Amino acid sequence: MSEKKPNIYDVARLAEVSHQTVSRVLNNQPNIRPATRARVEAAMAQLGYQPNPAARSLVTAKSNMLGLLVSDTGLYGPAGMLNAMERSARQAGYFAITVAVRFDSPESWAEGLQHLSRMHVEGIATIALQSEVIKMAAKIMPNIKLVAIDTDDQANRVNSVGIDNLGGGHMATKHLIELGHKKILHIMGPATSSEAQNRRRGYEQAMVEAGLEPATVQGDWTAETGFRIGIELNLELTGYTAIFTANDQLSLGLMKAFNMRGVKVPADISLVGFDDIPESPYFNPPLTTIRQDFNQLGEVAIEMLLSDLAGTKRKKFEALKPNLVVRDSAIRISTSRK
Amino acid sequence: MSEKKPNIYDVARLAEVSHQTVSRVLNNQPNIRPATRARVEAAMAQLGYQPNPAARSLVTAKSNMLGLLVSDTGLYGPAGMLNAMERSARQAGYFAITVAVRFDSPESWAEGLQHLSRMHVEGIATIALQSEVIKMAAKIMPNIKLVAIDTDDQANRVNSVGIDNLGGGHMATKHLIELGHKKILHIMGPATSSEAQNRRRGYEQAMVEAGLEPATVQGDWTAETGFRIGIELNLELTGYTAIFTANDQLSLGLMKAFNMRGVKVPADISLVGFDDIPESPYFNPPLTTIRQDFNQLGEVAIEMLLSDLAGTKRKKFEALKPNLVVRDSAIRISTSRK
DNA sequence: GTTATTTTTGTGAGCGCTCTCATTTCGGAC
DNA sequence: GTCCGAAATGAGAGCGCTCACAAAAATAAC
Repeated sequence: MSEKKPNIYDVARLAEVSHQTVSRVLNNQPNIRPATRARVEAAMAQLGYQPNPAARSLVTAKSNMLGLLVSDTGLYGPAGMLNAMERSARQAGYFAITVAVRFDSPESWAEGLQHLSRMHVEGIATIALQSEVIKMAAKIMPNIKLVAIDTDDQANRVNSVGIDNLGGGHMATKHLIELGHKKILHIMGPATSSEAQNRRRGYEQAMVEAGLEPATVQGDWTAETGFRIGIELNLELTGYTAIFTANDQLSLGLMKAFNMRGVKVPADISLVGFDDIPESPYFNPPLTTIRQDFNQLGEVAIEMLLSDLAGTKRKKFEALKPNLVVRDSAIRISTSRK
Repeated sequence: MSEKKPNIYDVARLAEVSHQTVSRVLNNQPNIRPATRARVEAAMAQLGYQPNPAARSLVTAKSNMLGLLVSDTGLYGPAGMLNAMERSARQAGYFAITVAVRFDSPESWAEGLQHLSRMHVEGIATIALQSEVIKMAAKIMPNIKLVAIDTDDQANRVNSVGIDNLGGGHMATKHLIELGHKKILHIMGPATSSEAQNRRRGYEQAMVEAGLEPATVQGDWTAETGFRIGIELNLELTGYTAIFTANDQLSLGLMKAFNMRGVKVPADISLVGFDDIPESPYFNPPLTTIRQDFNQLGEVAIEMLLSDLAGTKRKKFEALKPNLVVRDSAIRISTSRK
């Protein structure tokens, strides 16, 4: 039904040159007479010629592909990063093979890595996965170039980029402290997430610096958990006047629970989230939160991976600054309260 | 630094067989003595051999790759579908090349398609893109197999899967009608989206069937627009007692605006959304909405693409049924109101 | 003009695999 | 044992491209 795709020889014949000249045109090599180049290009256009990437990879031993290993959430953050990474990779002439794995399943990671290994990708970018994955990658593909977004690799043994989660946690907490709050609770993300850990660390630092006592409740990234915690939390007993949550969804769940219980946000309790998802301004009340630029994060990650691939790497770690977005969910503590 | 990767001949030598026998083991061909197969497999393991996909593609003229063309939203729906599609493709032994394009930019579509064409993908799945894209694809890659999720191709000239948006719109509207509402407004998604169009059509059908007059306001997929509309809407004048929005975010924005204006949901006005994003149960009040199963959608799409590729295609179009999730944002109209 | 030098083009091999076809080996039937 | 058909294995070519090198053509120097 469909006739054979034209190859480099077909183009050469039509342009009355050798296949090698066609190859040169294809690769933008110098020392081709303009007239010749034009003739070849015309022939290509006429035949609708498209170079075969398999043949090219075979001889150059470069796949021109990058693997994007991402945990399988439908979360706003990862999705945005993925988009940005794909676009950056494409702009640089690379193809992005995406692999969605389960956040908490080592078998799933191994499977995903195997998949990428089979495809002989030149480099891998991981999003929000533990350093365990990176060790795995090193085992499966010994010499693979890798960059991690938001990983818990403390030893800094791998290229990584992330926002300054510690700084962000600190910033959120400090904002609440400056509003006069003393009893501030932190609801943490999943314990396995380095982002969650660092946000907590930032929270704790800010508390300790202010001479306040940190207190953390274990959560995850879902509104559901925020809701559950909000229902269970005994505010009278504990006396909390403010809560910093590890992401915006937790705050949403919390708001819902408080609303049901007749606890007023922010009058009775102030809330600060993290991420600034597009919905946050429309929460009830609009959420004060820490914003991170997911697009930039993705772009920087790919940039880093590519420069590593090219051997012109600059630094091993890059931390982007998040910033505080003040809205209505956190206010100055009323002096009537303790 | 890294020594050459082993090839099929290296394995053959070690296993003391011919390269062809190794190839047979690789491809699970019959008529190999178990002992021989074991020997070859041992040799592969010992050398850490991994077949070179480029070489394989070159000779088989099959790239083993699928292109996933998705518009660049960080929306919950597309992200979930993408995940599901990638996983399905992987399970079937295919590699997924993701390309993120701009929803509204034909140049961006063309660029994305070119990219996939260069990679010689065997098939393409598009998510929420207009039929324009499909025509473009046919031009760039004449014989490409394609499946579209949620496209506006009315002529049904392309394989597509989608939820029954018309049915969903109908269902949402009917729910409101059954609750006694007569003046029901629809806030539509972007005009270019076929999903938005079909949801509206479902709404209109239900209204007409009930002898009511349909009325639509043009929106998009954002909470921001929902908010703006909610602020501008003159409820006293128009007398609306219920609104059906094309997605959940619009409802969220609406809720926010109504809350600011002192309009009570659902006491003063009932709301029904569409999608059932994970946050919807935590809206204030929890949103009654139409749920669609994005994972299933992605799986069915890939299944369809693969069966088309295999020549065992069954049907050209598949519509999944969405279902109504009743929560608190829509209630029976109070008899005191007209 | 002739020769040296540079620019431009061409030739053949080979990347790692699967294909087709040829050859060897193995099991039984007698 | 011998013979035959089937099972198992091997040999060689070729997919479409780039690489290293060789040859031809154009230009420069005299």
